Formats: sequence, C-alpha cells, structure tokens
Amino acid sequence: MTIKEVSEKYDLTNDTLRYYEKVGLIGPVKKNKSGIRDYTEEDLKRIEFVKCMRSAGLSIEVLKEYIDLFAEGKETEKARKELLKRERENLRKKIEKMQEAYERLNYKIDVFYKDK
Amino acid sequence: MTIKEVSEKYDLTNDTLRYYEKVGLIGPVKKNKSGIRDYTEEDLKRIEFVKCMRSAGLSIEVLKEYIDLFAEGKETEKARKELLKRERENLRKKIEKMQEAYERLNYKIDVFYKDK
DNA sequence: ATATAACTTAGAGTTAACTTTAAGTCAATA
DNA sequence: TATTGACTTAAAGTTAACTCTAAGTTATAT
Repeated sequence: MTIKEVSEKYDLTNDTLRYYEKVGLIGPVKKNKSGIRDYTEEDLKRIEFVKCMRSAGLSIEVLKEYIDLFAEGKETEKARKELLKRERENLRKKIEKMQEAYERLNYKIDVFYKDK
Repeated sequence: MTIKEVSEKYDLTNDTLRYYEKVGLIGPVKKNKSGIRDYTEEDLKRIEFVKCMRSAGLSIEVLKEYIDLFAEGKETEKARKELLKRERENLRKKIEKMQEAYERLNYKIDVFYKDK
C-alpha cells in the first residue's frame, strides 16, 4: 500500500507518516526498487495502534518507549505491562478531568444559559 | 490573596498565573501600592474555571474568546451558549476516543500480558 | 519526448502553552 | 544598614508534534 493510500485510510498526512517512521514509531517501511514506500499489513496495524493512542494523548516518547521494548523481545514483557498500566492510569485520570469539565459545561448550558 | 497563595491553592506556577493574566484569561488583577497582586474571590473563581477547562484540553484561544464575549455583556449570551455547546461536543468526542484507547489498553494488559 | 503528478530526502519553520532570564523594586529581618 | 526573599516586568527560550520547503527522482499520460 502506498503512502497516499495509507494517509487517506487513516486520515494522517504523508508528512506525519514519514515523521512517525523517522522517530521510530513505525517501520522501517519497505521500499520498492525506486525507493517508494510499500506498507505491509503489519505496518498498517501499527499505524492504527499509534493513531488510536496518539488521539488519546499518549506522547510519542511513551509510544516509542513501548515499541522499543517490544523490539527487544520477550524479556521486556513485564516492563511493557508496567508501562501500559501506568499509561492506563494516566488516561483514567485524564478522562475523569474531562468528564468533570463536561458536566460543568452541561450545567452552564442548561442552567445559566437555559433561555438563551 | 497573594500570587504565592493562589499558586499553591490551585497548583499553578506564579509564571502561569501571570501568563494567564497577560493573555487576558483573568484579571487584570488588582495590585497594592507597591505593585503586588492581590487576588479577589472573583479572580479565584475564574482561575478555578480556567484550570478545569484547561485540564480538559480547551485551548487558551477558545477560553479567551468566551471570556471576551462575557465582558461584552448580555447581548453575547447566545454566542456564548453556542461556543459552550461546540466545546462540549468536542469534549464528548475526545472522551470517546480516550475511552476507546483505555479499553484497548485494558485488553492488552488483561489478555496479552495476562501472565506476565 | 515532455509535462505532470507522486514520490523521495534533509533540514528549517510553526504553533501552543508555557518557562526562564535579566534586571529591578520592596518589606522584613539580622 | 545590609541582606534576604518575594515580588515585579518585558522579552527570550523551550518543548512536543508536527508541517513545510527545496531540491531532486521516477512513473504515467499526451
């Protein structure tokens, strides 16, 4: 799959896809004889995972850390699990804060601006 | 209340408090004869609101927009309500994405890394 | 054969939201 | 009176995550 197709499929720009590759979140993606990227199914799965986590606010640094651990093999499974648990907890807290703000917006809209 | 007390109460640095004031999210805060800030109850309420919304990811630009509308008076109530509804919807979508990522982390932790 | 469009790279530029720095004022304490 | 520590300002610096630019190559359509 070409970079264009991938960028359309996942709604990420070509630049972002190459940037993710450069910082080591994906790939290195295979290239054909004329140097053009050809994404595999594996690559797509990784992109989808990264996109999901990024859209939830996990930093590139953390994702890179996880992916590097993964590349190191089985002996890092415990460390990976710890990392995921840590990020899950961060996420939980963030969701909580957002829900607080959400309730507050609800209140303002429904009570303060009721008749506007 | 001094800037130090406020910064401790809300866990924001002095710098951030002055920055928020500079960009117009709060104040202008009253100063005593020697130029030192003395925050009022009104100021604190605003700070608390801004902190809550910032921690949920609303941009300074949007908050500024809302606060400027507020300062313009009653005739902007409808516009303010629209703004809040827009931001509430953005927030809802973001919470949804974060929950998706959260579930995914849960799954990885509980299934993939079950015995690690 | 040539123009067009999609791809490539390295590296510079952008944006938001702080954060730090430098230089200075002021009040309380040794 | 001198020093300490908290405050002040304007402006420069930082960081993350892209995003754009410039210069070049390649494949396809006319």
